[in-house]
Amino acid sequence: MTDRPYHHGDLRAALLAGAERALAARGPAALSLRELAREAGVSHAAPSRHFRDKRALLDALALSGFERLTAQLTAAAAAPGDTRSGLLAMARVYVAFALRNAALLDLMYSRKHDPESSEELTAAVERLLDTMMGIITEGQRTGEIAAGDPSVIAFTMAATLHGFASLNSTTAPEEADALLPGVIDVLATGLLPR
Amino acid sequence: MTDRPYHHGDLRAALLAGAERALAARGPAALSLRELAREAGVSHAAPSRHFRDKRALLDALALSGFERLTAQLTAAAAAPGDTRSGLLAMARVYVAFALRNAALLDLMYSRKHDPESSEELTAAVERLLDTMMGIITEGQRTGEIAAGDPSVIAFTMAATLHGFASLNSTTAPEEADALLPGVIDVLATGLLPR
DNA sequence: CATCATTGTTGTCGTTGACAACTTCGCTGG
DNA sequence: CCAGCGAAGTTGTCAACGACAACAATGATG
Repeated sequence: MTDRPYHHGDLRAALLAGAERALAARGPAALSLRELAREAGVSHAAPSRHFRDKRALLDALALSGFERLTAQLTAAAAAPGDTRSGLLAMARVYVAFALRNAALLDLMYSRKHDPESSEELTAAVERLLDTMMGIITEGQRTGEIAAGDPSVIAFTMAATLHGFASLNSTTAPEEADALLPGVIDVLATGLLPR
Repeated sequence: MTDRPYHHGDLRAALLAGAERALAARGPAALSLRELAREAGVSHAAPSRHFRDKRALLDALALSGFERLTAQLTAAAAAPGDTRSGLLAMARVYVAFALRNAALLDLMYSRKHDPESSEELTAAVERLLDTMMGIITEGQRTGEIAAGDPSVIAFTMAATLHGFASLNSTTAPEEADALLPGVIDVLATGLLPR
């Protein structure tokens, strides 16, 4: 049974995966390095070879979250169709990710306001915003999006999506999905009468 | 020096105040009940008389944050002026609070996706949304806000504000302040060309 | 003024994160 | 081919923490 080799093989990945599972299941406070080590079948000090700190592990987890989310958003933006449907697709991706990984998304942004957070994280946020800006500038080119500083427009969209996801973190996914088109519509047409 | 009376007087409030200070200064992970007790000059088990749990303290802190924020928003909404300026005033209040109490705001919403979070917290969020809905229905009445389900519109606005604050949690306050009017403008006029 | 709930105290337990010192493994250069 | 070295994992330890239990002081109530 325990003919497990001395070396784990890929402990780092195993720890990250376990951490993500534990995070989703029992929240960030319940995350213990020792428990992750036990789950992975290694001794309590083994994780220190891969993550200097508990915080280093959390940062790595947050970073991987940003990478996956940005990749999914990029894919959604690249899908064929007009800008409006691209926007909705991105919104769905963002919100689906947020609902499926509520605790992780929370972690991703909460690491950010730590004054000594790694700059890799802020760079990851930049990349995410850039991805959103891509579809905005494209829409402006085809005349489907109003003129204006694309970075401000993209930022507004990102803010709305993120806020939507944040505010919906408890509600059921289908409920959020039903609400999303209405919110996107308000965002698209604006608060003011037309 | 230590002629401190046996009874503290208002330990509960002292603990909350200390927790908020520590939260802002050193982040949520560094928050220790024992340390708060030391700061308040009581023994390490005294806090348990007022908060069953560490979580109970955090919940109470989050709740107080919601109460203060909602009160400030209500005041901003009640100020004289047209709807547009009221909107901007609320936005400023929300963002100012978020930047000044980044960690607290984070706590306020992160308690929410805990499955067993107190329902008092979700009720507090409801009240906040209701406050925002007030100014929307008022604007619709005067024709300054487009027709549509006011709860969806208010939700969109809340999402945008919250997302803006979240995404801006690291940047300098003046920078966020400079960005805010542009974002509000995009929100007001919409993504689509007019 | 006796009583008793409230508030605070001391003592303890199991768990945790961090660190130090040691061991096993596998790769690489001679 | 193998010596040795660095990477990866191990055991042991420490101070701090949250939770709990048993006890003590306080002051309000009847």
